[in-house]
Formats: sequence, structure tokens, C-alpha cells
Amino acid sequence: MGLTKTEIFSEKQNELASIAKVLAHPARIAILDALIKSKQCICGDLVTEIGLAQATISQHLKELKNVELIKGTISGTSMCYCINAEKWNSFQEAFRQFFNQPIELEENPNQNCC
Amino acid sequence: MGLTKTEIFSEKQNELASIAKVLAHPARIAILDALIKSKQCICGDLVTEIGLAQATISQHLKELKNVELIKGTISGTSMCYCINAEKWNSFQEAFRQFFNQPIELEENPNQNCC
DNA sequence: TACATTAATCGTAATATTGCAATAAATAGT
DNA sequence: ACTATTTATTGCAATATTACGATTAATGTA
Repeated sequence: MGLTKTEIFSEKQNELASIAKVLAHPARIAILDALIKSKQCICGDLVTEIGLAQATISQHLKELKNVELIKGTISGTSMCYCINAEKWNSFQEAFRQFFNQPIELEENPNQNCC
Repeated sequence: MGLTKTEIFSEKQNELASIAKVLAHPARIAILDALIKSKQCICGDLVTEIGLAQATISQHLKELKNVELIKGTISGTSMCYCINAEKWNSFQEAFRQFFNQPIELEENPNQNCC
């Protein structure tokens, strides 16, 4: 089918999955890296910095904008992008919460696995 | 084309993206949640716990196993799964490093965006 | 050995993602 | 108004992902 059954999962599970999905492509990581490295908003140089076609970069930017991880403002004839600190922090917190769960197993002599 | 151009990205970028990809589906988050909640390895009950077909769960388990986020051991006629703490911690660290980068913009009066 | 139980794999269908050329839209400068 | 520059959008092709029924494989039990 190819259609994720979101309705059978919890809100939190769907949310974390969709956050992870945005980060699940190296081009989007590269875009975020470039935005961070430049310290202030860079614009169209992303296309030359990363080696993908303009249309492709634009599409990835759109996805990052959709989840509001970046903001874009018109700056003359070009577009100025930067990280949205609030969302950045909330994403960080979502992963932190997930990974901070205690995962230790109880000592259990009956169970010889793991 | 539908084929990610991994060769143009850094090792780190590809790595983080592929880690994120594993978490980019609510079923896999749900599986991890269930494994954590049960404290010790649960086996086939994942199929009843989560509402997906056995084949589908098995496929998601395979992906989690591929990145070694979970371990599986044969336990009689059934399979016993649990979190792989080492990988768990290394994934946590990868996200922590990424999100801990300073994202503050420099004060810049020339730039009126962001 | 025959049968039941459990999990993996195969095959297939539906949908999503990735990437790009071509085009459109929007603005700056002449 | 015309042109150049920059970014978004459209349309399309190739590949990947998700889901599940059916089958297979492997083990435990009668």
C-alpha cells in the first residue's frame, strides 16, 4: 500500500517520526550545516555550496520550511534563510526526551536473551 | 530519479541522515517504545501490541536490526528482541552533537532578515 | 513423525521521495 | 518597458518505502 497508518500510533510517536523524517536526508542536513556555519543567513549560495540542482535545493528548503525548522525572508531579489531557533530547540528536546528514557533491562535469570 | 546522491555529502551528514531515517516511521518508534516499556525483551507480542500485520512488523524489526539499534535472539520457537544500549547511546550522541551546535546569529545591522 | 506456533521472506500493489529540466514569477537595474 | 537575476513551481522519470497475503523455515510438542 505504501501509506503509513498514522491513526494507530500515538501523537508523540507520529510527531517524533515526522521530525526524524525531515532530518532523514543528507541534503537537508547539509543545508542546515551550511546555515549554521555561515552564522548569518545565506541565500542562494546553497546551490553552489551543495552540488544539487536549484530545483532540488528549493524542494528541500520547502520541506525544512514546512516544519518551520528554517525561516525565509525576501531580501531583494534573493531569499535569505536561517535557522528558526525555537523549532530547533523543540526538536532537540524531542530527541533528548526520547533518548533519555531508561533502557536498562532488569536482571532476569529466566530470560537468557540479551 | 529517486536516488539520493550520497557521494556529494560528508560521511557525518550521510550518517546522521541514515540514523534519522530509521526513526522516521511511527511504527519503528512504537516498537522501540514497546521494547523500552516492557523493560525486558518482548517477542511476538509486538504484532498484537501495535496494530500491523506480522509481515510488516517483521520488516520494521529488520530495519532496526540492520542499524543494530535492537538485538534479537532466538528463544525457543519465538524471537526475543531488546534495545542495543551501545547503539542507542551512539545515536543519542549523534543527535546531541548535531543539535548542540551554536545556532545564534551574529548581530548584523546590514542584514534585516531573520 | 505429524502438527502447531512463531518469525522471516517473497511477491505484489500503492504511495512517497528524490532529482532535474523547463517554465513561471518576482524583483532590481538600465 | 526591457533585461538579468534569483527562486518557486510544474511535470516527469526513477527509485524507495510501506503494507500485507501467502509461503517458507525452524522449533517445540503431542
